[in-house]
Amino acid sequence: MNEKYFPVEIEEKQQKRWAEAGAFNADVDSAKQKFYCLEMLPYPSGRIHMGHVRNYSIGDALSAYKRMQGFNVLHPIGWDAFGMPAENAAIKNNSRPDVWTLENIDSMRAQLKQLGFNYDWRREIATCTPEYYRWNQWFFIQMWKQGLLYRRNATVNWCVKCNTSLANEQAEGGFCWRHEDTPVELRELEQWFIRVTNYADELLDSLDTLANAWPERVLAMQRNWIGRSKGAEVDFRVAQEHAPTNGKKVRVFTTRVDTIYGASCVIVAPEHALVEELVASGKASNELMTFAEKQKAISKEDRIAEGAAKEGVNTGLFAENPFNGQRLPIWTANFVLTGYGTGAIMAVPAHDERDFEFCTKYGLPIPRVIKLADSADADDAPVEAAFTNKDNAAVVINSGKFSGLSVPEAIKAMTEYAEEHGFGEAKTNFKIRDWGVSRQRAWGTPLPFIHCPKCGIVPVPEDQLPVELPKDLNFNTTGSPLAEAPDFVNVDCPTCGGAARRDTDTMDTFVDSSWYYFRYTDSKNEELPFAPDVAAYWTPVDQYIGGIEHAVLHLIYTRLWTKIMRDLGLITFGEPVKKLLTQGMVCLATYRCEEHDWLYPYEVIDGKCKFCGRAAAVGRTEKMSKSKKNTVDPDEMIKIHGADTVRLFMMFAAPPEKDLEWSETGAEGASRFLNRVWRIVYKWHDKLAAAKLGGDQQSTFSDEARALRRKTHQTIRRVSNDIGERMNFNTAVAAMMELTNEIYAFDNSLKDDSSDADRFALKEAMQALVKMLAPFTPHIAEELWESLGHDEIVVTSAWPEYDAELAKAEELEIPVQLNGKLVARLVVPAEATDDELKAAALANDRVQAKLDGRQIVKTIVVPKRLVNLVAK
RNA sequence: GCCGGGGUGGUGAAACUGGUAGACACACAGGACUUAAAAUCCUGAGGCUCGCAAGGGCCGUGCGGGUUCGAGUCCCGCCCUCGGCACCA
Repeated sequence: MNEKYFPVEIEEKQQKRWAEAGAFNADVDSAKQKFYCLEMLPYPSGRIHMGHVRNYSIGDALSAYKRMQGFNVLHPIGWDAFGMPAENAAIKNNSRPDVWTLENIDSMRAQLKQLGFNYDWRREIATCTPEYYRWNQWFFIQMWKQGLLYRRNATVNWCVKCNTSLANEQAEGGFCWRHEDTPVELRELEQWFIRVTNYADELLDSLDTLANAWPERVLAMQRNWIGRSKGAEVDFRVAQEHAPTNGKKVRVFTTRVDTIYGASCVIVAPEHALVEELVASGKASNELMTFAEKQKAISKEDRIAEGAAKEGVNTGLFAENPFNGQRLPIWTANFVLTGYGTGAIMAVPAHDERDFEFCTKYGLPIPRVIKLADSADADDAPVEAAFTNKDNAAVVINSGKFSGLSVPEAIKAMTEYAEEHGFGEAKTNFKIRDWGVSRQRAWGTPLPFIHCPKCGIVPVPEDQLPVELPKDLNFNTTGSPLAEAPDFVNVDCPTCGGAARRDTDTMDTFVDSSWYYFRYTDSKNEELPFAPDVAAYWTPVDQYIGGIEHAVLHLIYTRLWTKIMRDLGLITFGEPVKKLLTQGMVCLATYRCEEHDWLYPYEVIDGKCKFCGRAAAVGRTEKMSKSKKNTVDPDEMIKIHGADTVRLFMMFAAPPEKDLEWSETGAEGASRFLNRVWRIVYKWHDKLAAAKLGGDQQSTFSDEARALRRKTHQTIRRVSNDIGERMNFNTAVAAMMELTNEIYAFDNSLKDDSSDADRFALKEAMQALVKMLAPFTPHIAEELWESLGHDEIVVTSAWPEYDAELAKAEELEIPVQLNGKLVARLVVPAEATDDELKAAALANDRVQAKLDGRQIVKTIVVPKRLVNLVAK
């Protein structure tokens, strides 16, 4: 053992030892309980960043802990290797995306290995390899057979920078998820879709089973995104005098059918068929035509953007309210959207804020049909503002035979009435759409389908999978490189043998990550994506750890995919992830000066820019990102401090779900702690390696030694609980620091010639400390374990157990309160009874002085915790 | 507007079930060691205040109420802040 702690040296050494021993390899073992710990797989951008380090340090600590607890731990890693940056690099450098990607994987793999993470590297996957993506293709063919995959013409979100279409989830708010400054365009294209809507109800309902196991905000975001809305569709008939639309039905969707007697008009979207027909037949007014044309040219986001005024035009048509026969004008308006519901609504201004605003603006009537049951208002009192209460306290009025029912009762009764009379039905709408999975790019999984002029769409026979990407594509093209590769495109139809064309779309890369962790369980399987019995042992994932940014992308897709795999008979459950942890971001305080824009904290000296001396303004603490130039390179930190220190700081500085501010002095503190541990172990390791452990030496222990043993066992209890139950790694580290401080105090209290009992207590404390450090700082733990005389590998050794007897305090400090305010602290034997506590409290001088002769009316004793005297 | 987090020293944070608020660390100050510095080891510290000192008093977890013997923690009403959704009928 070296006198000084040289992290880089021992880190290399121990990494080699683990690799040679295959320490982290795990295989199916039905005799052992499994634990599947998973972190979101990285995109191989080229370099690991601090966010990765944090994410993987958390997963690594948990896996190591569980492994030491005796679980059969699966802890794999791989690469989400398809995607745009590789293709852009290929265009820019006139090179190949596969070469770029594989090089990046190589350098990032080396970085991960340098950090000493306990992965089973045998299971590594890269989603861009044919061995992986052939199963994407296999899944698509199964889904095609089940009718879960289909093709249709659709208006899609198109990003001009990506040069491809995007899923709705990737175009939130009208901007590309990868180019947040680029508004998406709408294009009409034939596209592949996965039928998410088949699973919409289940995706929503089974979120309830994840309560308390997934963060509430993720569940809330998913509920919001799925957006289920229960209501009814009702047909309004267009009045007879209006050719050519006379007698046609306008179907509206409403969640408030109970308010239908209060409808004052019907409003259709500018794209609605009714408007189109009016325009086509020449019966539309000039005003209507201009309005419809104008609205259609504006994107949905702009049309409904905040602050956009409600605008509408009367079509001149009338519709008949099916409940009371009332004639209602039909309008068209900008805020009614064609993509949701039926593209038509009934406007009930008295009970909907939006309708109130619209009808007020255009002078339409505002009849009241709902009021509070106990309201004194007259039923025909004028409406000042939309009244939207819809619970049992609200009742229907002015609504024929439905008057007097509560809102929930009326919704039920009126929906049934509409169904009985054939002009409406109950209907549930969702905001979530089918998943558009087509991409017009070349660095992705090819769709395994062939378009035959005779046979239509024909799946590639499964024994011909994978459909491989050509390696020699020309990327300097405006269209899809795959579409311009004749050898790829031109094929014979598998059914009729005639000339046919291969589909040239590739899959959304979120397909790859929807099931990758099932592949880890059986990553070399050549018959199936994974063997069901192998996956049945390892899955579902026990703990998933990743960033919040995937709350509605990856985490919805993978839940969907799991349900599809269940329905294909591959697995037996529908929720893939038992527990989810969304770790916070890694941030850095930022500063700016006029001349040098962004500054690192260490470039600011006494509030002044280090380069030019100008005053530096304190900026916000912001997420590390390349564009903000406020990143800290993990490699450099490892070079300076060692991997263990970097990892320890990240675990200590904040609880995992909170944002963490990178601090150079904080990292130095973590390094100081490890050096402190090193020094005390170095001081003793020769003497302790020979010291005997075991046997009952209780009677010979000094007070100091007994105190140290107590701290040791208390710390084991605390750290086990902090990691295993609460996932509060920061407090686990704090507890280990306390134990270290206690070891130093004990060392200082020792005479030169320490007794066997003292050595026993020291060795017990140091061994427990080293073992508990293993999940956080595995390299130094390993090195110290060796120095204490062990051949075994510590990171796979058994987790220490605490002895409840030894952890028990011998004396307690009991606070005494007078009327709830602290007046004294008593030191009493741990076994003191409640009566003894009370007596000791009353005997206390300070208590008596504070009491000042007052009468005690009540005494509360919380056993072993506190005494509270209530005095008048 | 709706939904979900937060608000505790100079700083990052602890306080697990309602029971000693501020563990642990950073920064800071003092002492020891040293020719000196660094490193290390030890000690101190929420704020205000009285006292030469030992020691005492008051205040203190965003604000205002409430429940309780006792509230950072529970309840009611606000304020601020971060994140998500938002004319979805």
